[in-house]
Amino acid sequence: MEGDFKKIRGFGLKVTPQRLAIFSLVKADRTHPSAQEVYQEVARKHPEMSFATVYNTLSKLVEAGAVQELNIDPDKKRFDPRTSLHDHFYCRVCGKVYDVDGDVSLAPNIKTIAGHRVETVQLTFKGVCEACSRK
Amino acid sequence: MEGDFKKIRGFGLKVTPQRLAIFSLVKADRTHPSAQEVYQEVARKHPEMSFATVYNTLSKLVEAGAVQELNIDPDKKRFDPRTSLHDHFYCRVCGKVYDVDGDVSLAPNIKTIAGHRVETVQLTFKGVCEACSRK
DNA sequence: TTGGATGCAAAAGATTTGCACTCCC
DNA sequence: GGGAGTGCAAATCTTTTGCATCCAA
Repeated sequence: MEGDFKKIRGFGLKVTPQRLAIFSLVKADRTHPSAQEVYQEVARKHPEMSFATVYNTLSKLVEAGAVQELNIDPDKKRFDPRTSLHDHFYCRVCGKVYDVDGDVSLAPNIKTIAGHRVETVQLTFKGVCEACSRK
Repeated sequence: MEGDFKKIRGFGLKVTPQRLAIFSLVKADRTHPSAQEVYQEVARKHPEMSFATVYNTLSKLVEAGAVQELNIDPDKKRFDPRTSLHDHFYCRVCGKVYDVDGDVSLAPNIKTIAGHRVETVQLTFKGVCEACSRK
């Protein structure tokens, strides 16, 4: 997409076919994929893609604020293209991460806490999701 | 300590010298140590201690609710002996985790969200801590 | 006695790094 | 042309696992 081209450049990054592919995929993925999962998906259309490139690009996109890195899965980092205010639920049974719309915390406006400069806030719920509860 | 003996047994676990040492150390450590750090500390007094034992014991203690597992450090799990209500701040520069007393979220009483059964809630702030900001 | 706990070492994953080659600007 | 980006492979780090031995109850 033409828009992606401009956005990537807007982040101060060189535009390459790999970055276009990665950005385009992540942007549309609401499953909160890990880097491995992003790699596997992108590699389907771009078999020559290197894993390191996916890592590098994801980390650049996080730095640029284009996507959010979630530390919610105990085993690995996950990525979320939604930058608007929302929380997350992690199911310890199936491992899925759900978006929780409508923020429940008082925290979003906090710029400083206990003297520390706040850049991001994550409110995380863990437990058993509805689907797993029914089994 | 005699109290630890009873507590560990209360968790439904066999009482071993290793568990006493690990529990006693973690209970007193407010630096939110990783498993590696716990191991290194405990190993100073118990050189024969196995890393696997530390892992197993920590995971039992988490299951029992004796300590809390934090998914706040992007690189590894950390453990917190405080089970009372409080939040955390992670400094992306020095990597330290600070306790934030006085809970800022509206979430603590939530038992269900979007149909999912909630067991734990973590409110995490990230940024640059006061000490690192001054440098 | 006996099932759970431990120690050791190897394995499995996730993430990072070094380096030569490539290509965007 | 030059420096950032890429691909590949090896290295690192965290966490898990298999198994023989040991010990708390």
